[in-house]
Amino acid sequence: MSHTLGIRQAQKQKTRRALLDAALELLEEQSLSSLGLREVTRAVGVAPTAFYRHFRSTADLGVALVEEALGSLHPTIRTTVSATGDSEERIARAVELIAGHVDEYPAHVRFIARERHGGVQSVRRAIREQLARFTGEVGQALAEDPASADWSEDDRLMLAQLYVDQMLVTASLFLEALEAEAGARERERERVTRLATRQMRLIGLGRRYWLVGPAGGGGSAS
Amino acid sequence: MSHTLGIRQAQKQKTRRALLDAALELLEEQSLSSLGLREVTRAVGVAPTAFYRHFRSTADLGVALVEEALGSLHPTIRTTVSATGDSEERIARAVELIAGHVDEYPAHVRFIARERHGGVQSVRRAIREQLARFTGEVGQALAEDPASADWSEDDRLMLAQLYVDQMLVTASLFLEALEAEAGARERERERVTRLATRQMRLIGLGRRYWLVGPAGGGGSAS
DNA sequence: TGTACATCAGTGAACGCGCGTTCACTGATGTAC
DNA sequence: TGTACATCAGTGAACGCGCGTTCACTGATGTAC
Repeated sequence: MSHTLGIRQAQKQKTRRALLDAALELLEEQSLSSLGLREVTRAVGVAPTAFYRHFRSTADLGVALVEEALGSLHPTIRTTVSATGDSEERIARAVELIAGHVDEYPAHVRFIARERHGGVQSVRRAIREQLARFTGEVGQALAEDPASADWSEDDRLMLAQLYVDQMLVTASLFLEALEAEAGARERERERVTRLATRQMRLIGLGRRYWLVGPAGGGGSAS
Repeated sequence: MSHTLGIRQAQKQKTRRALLDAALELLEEQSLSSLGLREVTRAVGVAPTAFYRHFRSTADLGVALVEEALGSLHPTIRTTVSATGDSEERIARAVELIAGHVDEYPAHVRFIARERHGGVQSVRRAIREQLARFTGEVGQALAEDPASADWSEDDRLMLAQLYVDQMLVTASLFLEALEAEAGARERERERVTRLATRQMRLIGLGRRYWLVGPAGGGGSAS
């Protein structure tokens, strides 16, 4: 079924993979703008010049890493935000999804957090574009959810952006938890789970009362 | 009144200032982990070795920049979050404060956004510590605000962290607006102001109903 | 199936360059008397 | 106020090193007949 590559193409893909993997590992302890082409090829075990058969520059490699790190996440985002279960269940599911993703792909998460505001413009742009897609997709999911179906498109995107940013903040907290020494790691993870859950819950409350306005509840006037 | 430095000390401070300023400018287009000591001294017009009279390394200089960028912000944070005016006024004040700060110190803001998750550990830690102080201070302000005085300390810090992260997200959006071409800049700035204001408003609604819970409003049960 | 030629991923030598760090120094500023 | 000595911010030469990029190359793989 799958298209079989020739031997030459297959070998080329293998080297490309190795370059991407080596770069991602090196990027755990530095940022892209200081990553050297020779460093990467040395880690892989090929000649420095081989790099040019795959990428124009380390910035170019960085853009490819953005696709890898975020491109495959769209379906996941979709199903996570979609409206099944009550709001408490959905929050728990979303927080667990983020925690699980950080556990499985810590280097990808660190790379995105680091380079989102990093020193390489093309990579910043690639990340911004992927995140804008996420925002659009979350906004779409909100349109299909009765709780926000009658909101203006503008309001839905406002909330979607809040969710996407909150997702990144949370992922980055889980990453820090992962960096704690083994003894404190699980406790840190719990703490972040609890914090993120309550923040999502508070945002969820804001969402519920968005169209009702500040005087809608049982509280006193401000 | 002010302590007068000797000529030698005064000159040393002047060189130090020049190094910090030059570094900050160079950091607009790269990250700290790729900033070279020789780059900085060249920009200032002193010998490379002069650098060592002031800093052990560029990482050390980075930590000094963190102090400069965030250290002076504590009183401002304090007065902004403190409870004067109704909630809509306070939101407008906070958003304008952020916009103004980004206008006045764009390079500092970019530096913090970039290095918060950047490749230099000591700088990341310095930023984390300053932001934790902010969170504590906002938490303190929330304790003094009738709207959250009867919350648990834990809940107040949860909200404080949400506010601090939201502040950084907003600052970084204003920074992007500043980078737009002159024709679109004001429009972008307006857009970000509107977005951030509504996000703060939604969080504020969540805050208002936090202790009331999801069944408090006039809506149907979920 | 076999042959002759084309393609192209990876090689290895070479280049000029800027890096961080060392060291002994200079000469203006500071201090003790 | 003047003198003799100490301090120390900034200098400039020198070092060894790794960098990105170029170039002509090799030899396995692919293709046309």
